[in-house]
Amino acid sequence: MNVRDVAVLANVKPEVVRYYSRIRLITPHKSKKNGYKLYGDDDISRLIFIRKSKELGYTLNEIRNILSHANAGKSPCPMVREIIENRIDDNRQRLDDMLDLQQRMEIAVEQWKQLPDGMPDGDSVCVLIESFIHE
Amino acid sequence: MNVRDVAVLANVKPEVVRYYSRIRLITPHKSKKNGYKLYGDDDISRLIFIRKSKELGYTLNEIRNILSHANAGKSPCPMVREIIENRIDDNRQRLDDMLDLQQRMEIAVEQWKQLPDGMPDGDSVCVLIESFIHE
DNA sequence: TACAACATATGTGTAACACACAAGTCAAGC
DNA sequence: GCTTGACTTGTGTGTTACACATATGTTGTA
Repeated sequence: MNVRDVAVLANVKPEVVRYYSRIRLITPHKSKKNGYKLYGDDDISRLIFIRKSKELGYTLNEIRNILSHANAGKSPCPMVREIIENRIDDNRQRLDDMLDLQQRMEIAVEQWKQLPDGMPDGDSVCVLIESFIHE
Repeated sequence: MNVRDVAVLANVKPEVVRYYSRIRLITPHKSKKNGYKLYGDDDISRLIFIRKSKELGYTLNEIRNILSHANAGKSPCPMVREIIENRIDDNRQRLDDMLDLQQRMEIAVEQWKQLPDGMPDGDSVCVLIESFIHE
């Protein structure tokens, strides 16, 4: 398989596949014929795993650690647990803050929509800004 | 006020304040005496607004636009509305996704306490992550 | 007055790509 | 066989929002 095929199957862009090859997160072997990189099913597995892990908030470096531990025949799971558990409380706090801000933004936007049409209101931005500041 | 004071009051690091000065997001004037940058209350307001907006996912460039138009006095700023309205749906989507992921992580962490670590076996790099993904 | 702790501008490093470039390769049509 | 266009390769630079290092100048205090 070439880069285009594996990218489609793993549902990522070819550029991403090339980038991961570059930083040696995946290590395809090269065709003796033309020097093209050749990918196999294991590369697809790795790509999907990387993508899923990234969705879970892991950095590529953390994923690299997990994968290398897995390759060394050790269970990466205790490490996975530790990474997630360390992160989960911070994430919850951050999310709650974001949600609060988002709601305030949405309310502001709704209010703008109810203004007479085409009547832009610069002050309400300032009001929004003020409301952020005098929290 | 010097950089240290304004950083404390706006709850950011001095380095961040200097960075924002560098890219002219804030524009302190300089002391004639020693060339040090001098910050005022308006700089604090801007810093707080920038910080809050960033939490919501706005880029510094967007914030720069918002600020420059909001600062244009009483003149209307449809652009600001546009920036915010364009972003707000994406932000809501992103937030909902993150909340969902967070909840799944919180549940997963609880459930994982009952699961064995397991060993990697080719297909399944990490049973824990796999079990989390396939649901 | 010596000296630690500030300030400055500038430069480099970081994550995780996105995109550009030159050069080589492949498949299709004529 | 040859041209054309769409691929591939490695490498290099651009991006965002900083963090950190460096060299040099300034300030407050013992």
